[in-house]
Amino acid sequence: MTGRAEEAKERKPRADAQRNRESLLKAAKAAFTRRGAEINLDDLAKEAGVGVGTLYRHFPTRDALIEAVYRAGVKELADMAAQLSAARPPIEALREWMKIFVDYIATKHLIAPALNSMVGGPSQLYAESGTQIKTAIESLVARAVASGDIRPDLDPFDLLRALVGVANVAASPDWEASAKRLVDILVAGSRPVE
Amino acid sequence: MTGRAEEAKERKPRADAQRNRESLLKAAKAAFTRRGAEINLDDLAKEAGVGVGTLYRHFPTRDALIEAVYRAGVKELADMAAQLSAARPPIEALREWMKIFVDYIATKHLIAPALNSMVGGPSQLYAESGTQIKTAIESLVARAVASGDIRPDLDPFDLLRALVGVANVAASPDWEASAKRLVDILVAGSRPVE
DNA sequence: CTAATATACGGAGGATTCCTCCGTTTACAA
DNA sequence: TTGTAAACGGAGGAATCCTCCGTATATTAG
Repeated sequence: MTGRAEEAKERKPRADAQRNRESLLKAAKAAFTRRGAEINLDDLAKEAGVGVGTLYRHFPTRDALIEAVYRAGVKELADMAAQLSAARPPIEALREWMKIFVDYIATKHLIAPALNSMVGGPSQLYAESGTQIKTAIESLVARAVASGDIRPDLDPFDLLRALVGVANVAASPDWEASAKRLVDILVAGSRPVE
Repeated sequence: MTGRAEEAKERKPRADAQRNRESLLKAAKAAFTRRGAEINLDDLAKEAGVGVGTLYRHFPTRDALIEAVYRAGVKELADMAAQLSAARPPIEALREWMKIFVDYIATKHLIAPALNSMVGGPSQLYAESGTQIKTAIESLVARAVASGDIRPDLDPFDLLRALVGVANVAASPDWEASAKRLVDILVAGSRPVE
């Protein structure tokens, strides 16, 4: 018979759909970073080079779009950690990753309240992303400890908290540059005492 | 002549205007805390028991309203510090104030991105409020140091950063309770070594 | 390669929300 | 009490959101 595996006949997603989705995410991330969560969605569609209909098909609500950008950021961070670990000396991998994390915070901050106000979902969202990020920095720090570049008693989470805390306290235009300088200071301060 | 002091003939503000303004601020603070910065302003006016026209006269833009809520919060914090200093033992005044600060962050966080996206103004806004808050916690800590309850080498700003950082990292429903427990831990950890 | 068709596309326009404008009301000074 | 500056409310034009559907295109079977 020809009828085998009938219940699993999924097509693979169309290439143009995939392209448009990515184009929208990219434009949304840029727009959120620049102007916060209250961007004009009709304009966003235009910037991404698609129709509004396409935007709303991929992301039915503003919140869905925000969430997607957020998730993409977290995933990118996790992937980047693995990639840097493979390609760079431990201490440099950690340093680079922390700087990328600063970029991530820049978008996350602007959309955090929107995430918070989503009923039902946010805590799970945060829990999941928290785990991913925690795993990422833990493995980066572990490698740097193993190579002797970082003190063994350093809590990886302290680094995260320091970054996030500074991001909040200093809201000057110079914010990002200053946070990145702080990364260097933190890394230097985390070296073993001689 | 009767013409003296002519250039300073300001009426005092009408009582109803004052009342409506406060009613709007109160409703706005509640709404921001509950649902973030994207509240429906027509509804907000209704909740405050005034017409939309009144709302827009007092706060011409959404941002103006957000800023007013923010400023009111900062002022309240500064006043509260003085009040607690007068009424309570140093260490308890500090502890209480930090817990009130946590409440304050709960609103501030929801509107922070909106504050950030105001062009031109935000850094000045933050700078001013930063000074007020810094002064408040500095004097609270100074008193507690003088009374011997807190280590002299403690940087008051570390306490603020810790609070703000935790507020970001932990976004669970339990968030506020957890932040307040942290206050107790911070205070305990700031005591002098024996 | 061609045809068949599921899938995605764009954007017009109805629904919603924002905010201006002005005729009416009210608090204050004399 | 009366005059008047100040404030009030809310109708409705402007701006934004988002649904709906006729058209276009990628994919697959033959």
